[in-house]
Amino acid sequence: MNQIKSLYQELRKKHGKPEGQWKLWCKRPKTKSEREEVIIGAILTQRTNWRNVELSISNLKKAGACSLAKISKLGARKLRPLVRPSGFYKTKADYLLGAAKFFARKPKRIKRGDLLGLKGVGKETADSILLYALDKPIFVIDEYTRRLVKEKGLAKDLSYDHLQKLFEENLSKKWRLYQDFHALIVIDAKNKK
DNA sequence: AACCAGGAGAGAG
DNA sequence: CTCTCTCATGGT
Repeated sequence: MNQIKSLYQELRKKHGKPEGQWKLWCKRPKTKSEREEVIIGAILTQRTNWRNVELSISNLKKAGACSLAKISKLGARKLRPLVRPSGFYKTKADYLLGAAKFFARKPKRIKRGDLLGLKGVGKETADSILLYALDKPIFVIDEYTRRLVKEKGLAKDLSYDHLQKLFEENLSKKWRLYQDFHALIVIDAKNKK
């Protein structure tokens, strides 16, 4: 067994299954609206803690607009105050509208490159959407992953692409495993503090 | 009351 | 390609 798999076993042993804490993101199967909530959350959580994202999601739900179609109809002016708690509310409102427009065309095969073409969607957000909303076996790399790899001395190159390759090449290509593993990394990081 | 929280775009060098 | 600045709120 390689070091990456061992790391997963270690985190699994320490924290159990992640769906206790990541109720939505590690849930399966997900309904269509749950998948959309993951997409919305993935964009809103950029450079913001999850608590504030939940406040925004809550606002959207109260406004009956926690879906991509509803968001489109809302428009920027009405959307901004709802997503304000998660910060960067003007830009994030635009990001959500862009994403909503993209998914409204119901693309059959959603490619990573298409997501990366959206404003406000970089590698981490694109991969989070692919993995957690669309169940694609793509490993998400974030600051927590980077810190953990550095701490464990598992790699010298900490760039996104290299770390993603490191995880994907050392694990069986299963989205359930990727979802749980990444969630456990975040849970573990937060647990340390 | 400074500092951080599950980034990404735009511009500069 | 690698910095650096900007976007901005809410909790501690």
